[in-house]
Amino acid sequence: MKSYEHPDLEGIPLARVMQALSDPCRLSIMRALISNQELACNELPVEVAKATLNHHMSVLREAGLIVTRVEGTRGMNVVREEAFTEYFPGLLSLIENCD
Amino acid sequence: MKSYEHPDLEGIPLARVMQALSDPCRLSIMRALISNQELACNELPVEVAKATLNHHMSVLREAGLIVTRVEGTRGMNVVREEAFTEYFPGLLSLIENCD
DNA sequence: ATTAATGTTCGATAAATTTCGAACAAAGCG
DNA sequence: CGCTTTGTTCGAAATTTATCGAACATTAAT
Repeated sequence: MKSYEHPDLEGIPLARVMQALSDPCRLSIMRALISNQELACNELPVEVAKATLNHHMSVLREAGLIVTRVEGTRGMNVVREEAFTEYFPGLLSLIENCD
Repeated sequence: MKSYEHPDLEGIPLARVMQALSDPCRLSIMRALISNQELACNELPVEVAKATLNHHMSVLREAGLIVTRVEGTRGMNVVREEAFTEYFPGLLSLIENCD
């Protein structure tokens, strides 16, 4: 499997983060990761084709919101903590609690 | 001048709010309104055509983020307070402080 | 009544986004 | 080694978004 790139959080504008979170599917993914600590793409609560899911995960990863590590044939995903604690405080509880 | 419609905040999903804030131009507008309490479209710090600005203001209004009232030939805009205090707490300081 | 200021509406165009199927790649297992 | 599982990459199609100029509407000012 390919290994994943994770961007420097410094360079990520708020608009980009907002953009990543502007899709209901991606919000669901974030909420699942917030509750479950670590999930394979496989185990995420979405009903889209593999290619589509892959796209959504890329968007979230490139916005600095998740971290993915390789484990065998699977990609395991977690919330990227520093993004929420250091760079975008308040955002995580917004995702958790709103709507 | 036409009078403006403001949606019920109940029905606005977080994804929609995020979408509205996913554009740098609209983020600038929000920041200007946060600092200056009330501004005509005219006075906003953006460099786009009138039609484009009008579009951006509609997006923000329909996402429940601003309130516009008519004054003469002008539309005066303010931040929609309840949106941030009651529905999306933490969002305002995110816009203010991040990036 | 003209003119100026301000904003709206209407296409039109260009760009970005979402979505998918199909073909591929790599790891693990029988 | 073949097969399964999991994810990636590559187009392609459909949808949404951003942007603008031009024509219009409304209010205010001269």
